[in-house]
Amino acid sequence: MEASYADLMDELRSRGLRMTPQRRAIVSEVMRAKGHISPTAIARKVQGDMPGVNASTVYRTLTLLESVGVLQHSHVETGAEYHRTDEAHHVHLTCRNCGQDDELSLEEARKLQGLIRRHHGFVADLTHFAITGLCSDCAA
Amino acid sequence: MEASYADLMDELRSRGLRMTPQRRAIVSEVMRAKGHISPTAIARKVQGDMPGVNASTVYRTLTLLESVGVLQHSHVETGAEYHRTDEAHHVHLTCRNCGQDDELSLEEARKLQGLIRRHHGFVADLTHFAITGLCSDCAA
DNA sequence: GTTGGTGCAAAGGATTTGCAAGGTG
DNA sequence: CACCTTGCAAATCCTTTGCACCAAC
Repeated sequence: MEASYADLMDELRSRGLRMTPQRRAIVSEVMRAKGHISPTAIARKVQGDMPGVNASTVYRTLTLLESVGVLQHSHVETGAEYHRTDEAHHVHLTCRNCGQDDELSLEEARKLQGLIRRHHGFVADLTHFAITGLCSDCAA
Repeated sequence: MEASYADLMDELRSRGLRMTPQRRAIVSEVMRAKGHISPTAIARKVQGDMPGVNASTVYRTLTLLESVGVLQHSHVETGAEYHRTDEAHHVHLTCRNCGQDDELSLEEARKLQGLIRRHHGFVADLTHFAITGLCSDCAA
């Protein structure tokens, strides 16, 4: 379940794709993020370690890695954010007042998904979009 | 509950703001949309009826009307969309495969909200972000 | 050596801002 | 006639694309 560099390289190689230092740096940055991170943030960080890496390379790489299945993007108030696919079970709960970011557990997400499915046959992916609202502190 | 032009004008006037023809046209366009509509789409449509209206006016007006409480925006896959506040109870279910757009009823939304609240004290606004997934046809 | 990848520069598209002119109350 | 609003143009931001050069396997 845990995607390693070796697995990733195999995956890319089997598709005739290459593992370049830029890709290594980008993947490493997303992995290190332990959560979600925006394309521009990735670009900034990667360029910190490895000056000269172009933003277009970052975008192209993110798109590629998403199509390969290693990464996935989701939407929060400020825009798109990427995370490793392994961590896709996180449902973001963002407080619109204080900005605090909480998460739903996988079980809770499943429960919600079940409810939606029962009434509409719709299989929801609650991880793709964040959920806004007010956290317990701000709602009080 | 139903926001009329008269109400809107009162609201604006009470804040020392003005009801200009541009604002009238923009509000009218969003109202007519009977659902959600993007800023660029509004700009295009308004400019159809009333050539010369600048996109910046559209953006400024949408922001203003949202702060006044008449409109609200939400996020779908393609970006931000505005709708009248009265229609904020729609939870979007968008199929990522066929693009079909369904909705959750108010009761269902409340049920989900209740579940989230019980476990986190988090008061979710499920209308702000769409929910993606697979519709019954595409999930089969 | 092939073929895919990268950097660079330019193009796009959406949204914001400064400012002087214009319109509303 | 104040003061809010608008149009215009320019400036940002973020993201995409074309293309020649470079590098991975």
